[in-house]
Amino acid sequence: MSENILVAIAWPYANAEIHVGNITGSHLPGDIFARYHRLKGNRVLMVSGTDSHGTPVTLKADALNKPVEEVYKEYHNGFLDLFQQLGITYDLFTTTHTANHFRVSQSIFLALKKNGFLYTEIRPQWYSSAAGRFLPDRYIEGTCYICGTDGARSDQCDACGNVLEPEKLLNPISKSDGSTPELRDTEHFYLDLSKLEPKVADFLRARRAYMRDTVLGESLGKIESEGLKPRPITRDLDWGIPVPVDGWEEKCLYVWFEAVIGYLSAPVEWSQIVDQPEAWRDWWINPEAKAFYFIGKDNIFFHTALWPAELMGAGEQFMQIFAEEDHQTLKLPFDVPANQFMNMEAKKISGSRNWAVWGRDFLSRYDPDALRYYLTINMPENRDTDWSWSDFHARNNNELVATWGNLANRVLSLAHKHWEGHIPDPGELRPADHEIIATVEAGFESVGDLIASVKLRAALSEAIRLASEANKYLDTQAPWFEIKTDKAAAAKTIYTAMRVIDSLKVLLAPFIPFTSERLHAYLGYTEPLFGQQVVENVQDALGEHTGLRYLPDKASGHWQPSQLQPGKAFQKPEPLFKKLDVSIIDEERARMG
RNA sequence: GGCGAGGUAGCUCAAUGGCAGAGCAACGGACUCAUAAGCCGUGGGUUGUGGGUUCAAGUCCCACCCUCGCCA
Repeated sequence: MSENILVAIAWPYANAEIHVGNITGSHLPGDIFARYHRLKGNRVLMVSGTDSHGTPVTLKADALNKPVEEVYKEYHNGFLDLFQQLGITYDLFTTTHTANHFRVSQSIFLALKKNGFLYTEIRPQWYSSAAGRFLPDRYIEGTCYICGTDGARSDQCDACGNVLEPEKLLNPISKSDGSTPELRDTEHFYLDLSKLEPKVADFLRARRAYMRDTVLGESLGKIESEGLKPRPITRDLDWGIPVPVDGWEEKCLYVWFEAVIGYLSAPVEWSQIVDQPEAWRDWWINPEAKAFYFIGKDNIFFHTALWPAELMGAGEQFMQIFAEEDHQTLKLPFDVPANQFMNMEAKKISGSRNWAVWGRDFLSRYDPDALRYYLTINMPENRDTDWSWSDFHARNNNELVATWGNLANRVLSLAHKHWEGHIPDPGELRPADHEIIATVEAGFESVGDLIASVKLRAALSEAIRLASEANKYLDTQAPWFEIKTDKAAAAKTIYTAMRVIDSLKVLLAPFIPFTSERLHAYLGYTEPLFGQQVVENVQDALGEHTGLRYLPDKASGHWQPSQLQPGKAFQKPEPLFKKLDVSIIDEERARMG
């Protein structure tokens, strides 16, 4: 039975490039999960986009002396380039700056308002008359009123660790231009999360059995011990989504509130693009659909508490406002398999200090599957992990090249040489042949179950272990010896090995799709395993934006064992992976910092 | 500061309260199809620290230390 699966991935913010920590945190696990489910025959919709609004983007634009729209688009287009190169197969990667997202977000806001979950309040906030705008708390620095240390942010003092009340900060200055801000009263809408707290807690309790402890602790654990407090959802800003209330046109929806709504608006936009305007409902209204959210640990609370609160608070009113339909509610997240963080050579990743490996820079020197392999086998699923260049080098050479790449290469080379480029006819298989075939084919269940439960590093380890089993089988049978003494026996061994490799190719395809695709072609298949990625322009009332799409039309891969046909022609193989020289370790370390 | 998660072999990680394991690195061996890759074998531990519960604790309880995240 085909399932509908929404793969929702964290929206990267438009003021920095994407580094390996971001990739292993959300984009890559989501892509592996999506590719697996597509191979299984499930209906996958994988979405994300650029989080384009908010003060940090406008400040970046000021610093670069460029229009804010141009700045967000530069980062956005860089993201699209990276995802294409790395094979992150978004059905749609869009942006929050679309007319569609504005409409969906405003509908959620209005539904919450109508249901009585919003109220307004006037509070003082730091205003920069030099910049002519209110500034976010973290852009104000001054003297901590608790410990007296200079350089404290207005919302938090790093020196004494206390959370501060921003308006009490002493000697405030603006971090962006050094000017002195003043306090001004301003009115904002608040989401009354305390009213929604029981529903959110129930939502999490219902998922206790399978959500990660790291995720439950950060969400349910904190709600039970600290509760949920109301939170402002509007800002004094001109770059963002206007508050859809008369007299509030000069204010915008707060980024944290509207960016998550992208998980809903992107499917709506995708439906319009593929010309099936109602298709998004198969994931968002259909009670059988499941939604998985791939994010980093810093985002857990937004996705496990605030976003469900928005959805539950909007209730049936959303579909009333958006589509004039009664009694329809939106699907809540099924699971939020958040990852921890990846460090870099034992220190925290820091973009501003260039202590990072940037995705596009890496891909200018190495292949995408080498990155996907290392980031998966070292994925921070349960705790923080560390990227080290020597570990990258070792794992690439010992595991990817030696165990798997060499297995494929040695078998196909031997077969091509002695059977003139045709798959040997094995006749009747021997018990040992059946045994290795059964061992590897069991991987369709074991590896598949691990991916489905989002234990991706264990899933990849299992697939590599099966490749290692195939190496053991080969050494036991020694077909290079059989060829000299009993070519019929050698044909059985080589056929078996090729069939095993054909299956392993599929088991590994969600993780390392580029090399699986190449091996697939070497084995004589003419239709690709996966579909194509394309960048398209989309026009709307706000102008033009680019989107990355996945076209599944020609995909022929299936999550099932090889049915390799004897006698079929296949190609002479080239090595799937590059062995890396030990010198890259020092070269790459020198490049950082 | 409050809350949350983590700390296991040199490295990276596993272990429903039931004999602490795997891969890599190190060391030894036989083989040659393969990118000198693969295969067989060996050594390696005060499970962050100190208490407690239990026939039995990496696992449960208490205190503390360290790392990371959040403070909505």
